[in-house]
Amino acid sequence: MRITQEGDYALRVVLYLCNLGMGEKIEAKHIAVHEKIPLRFLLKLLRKLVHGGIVRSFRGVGGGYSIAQEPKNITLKNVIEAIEGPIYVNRCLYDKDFCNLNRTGSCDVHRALNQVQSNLISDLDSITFEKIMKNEL
Amino acid sequence: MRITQEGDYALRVVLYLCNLGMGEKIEAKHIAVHEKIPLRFLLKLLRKLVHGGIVRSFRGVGGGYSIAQEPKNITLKNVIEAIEGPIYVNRCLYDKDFCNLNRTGSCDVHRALNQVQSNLISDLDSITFEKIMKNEL
DNA sequence: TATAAATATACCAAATAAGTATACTTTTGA
DNA sequence: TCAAAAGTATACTTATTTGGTATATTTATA
Repeated sequence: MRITQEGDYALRVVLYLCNLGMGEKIEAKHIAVHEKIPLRFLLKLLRKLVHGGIVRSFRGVGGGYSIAQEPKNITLKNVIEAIEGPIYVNRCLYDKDFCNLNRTGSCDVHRALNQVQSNLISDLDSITFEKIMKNEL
Repeated sequence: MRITQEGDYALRVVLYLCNLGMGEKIEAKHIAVHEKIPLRFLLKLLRKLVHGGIVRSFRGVGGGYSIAQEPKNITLKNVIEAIEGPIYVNRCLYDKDFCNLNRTGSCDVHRALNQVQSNLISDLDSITFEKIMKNEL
């Protein structure tokens, strides 16, 4: 039931860029130092955030990264999904072929987990970076 | 944000034993066949459930396993914790030394995740096997 | 007391996550 | 116009976790 180290890094990077402000860009190496993230790993992670539309990148001399959306429109769910893909508590709930009992849909355990998962996802989606910045938790 | 395969197996095993009824015991190999779990792996997993007080074991000829508590007193959280240990969304929230920024307690991201985690845990703890059996979800 | 069960411990293999390396493209500005 | 400073793409390596197996031992019953 954990987010990965990469997901954790990503949340901190997004918060950092949010605090920097919408139009402001900054080079990856500064983020790496500030957040203590290995530079290469950070670059890879930033690309996922760019693909996810959460971060903008600027190439060339004087390039860097900036936040792509207003903090009120970015949620924990958005960031975690950009990094780790779809959120699911149990693989059965994502890949129907996975259940080795072929009980998908009728399995009582998975029905219960599905409920937990729904709550978790909506919870993650309710926490925006604006709330995090303003400490409105 | 996932439970492990072992955790999934365990939930099914506990449900199976619940359905069997409190006093009824059954050998591991029957559970293995019924739930399609590798026997050796199941045995290891059952020991964790025994240590967790969720399942009772009976050694010797005619031995086996039975549920140790009433289904209304066993929750998803109980089983998952017996198998996987304490539930935490982010390692920072469990091992304070882990945060590579030493921001524990003051880190905004982790404060947000802590909230998600609390909700998740209380959600898992609210679903008992009685509810699962009666389909009261 | 032989046998059928669980237990303990250690080991191995597969999958995933974390981190690194190399080569390339884009942009800017002297 | 081209050198340098940024990001991009892809592939690789290493570490950690998870899933599964093996061997030897203990316990309880018929």
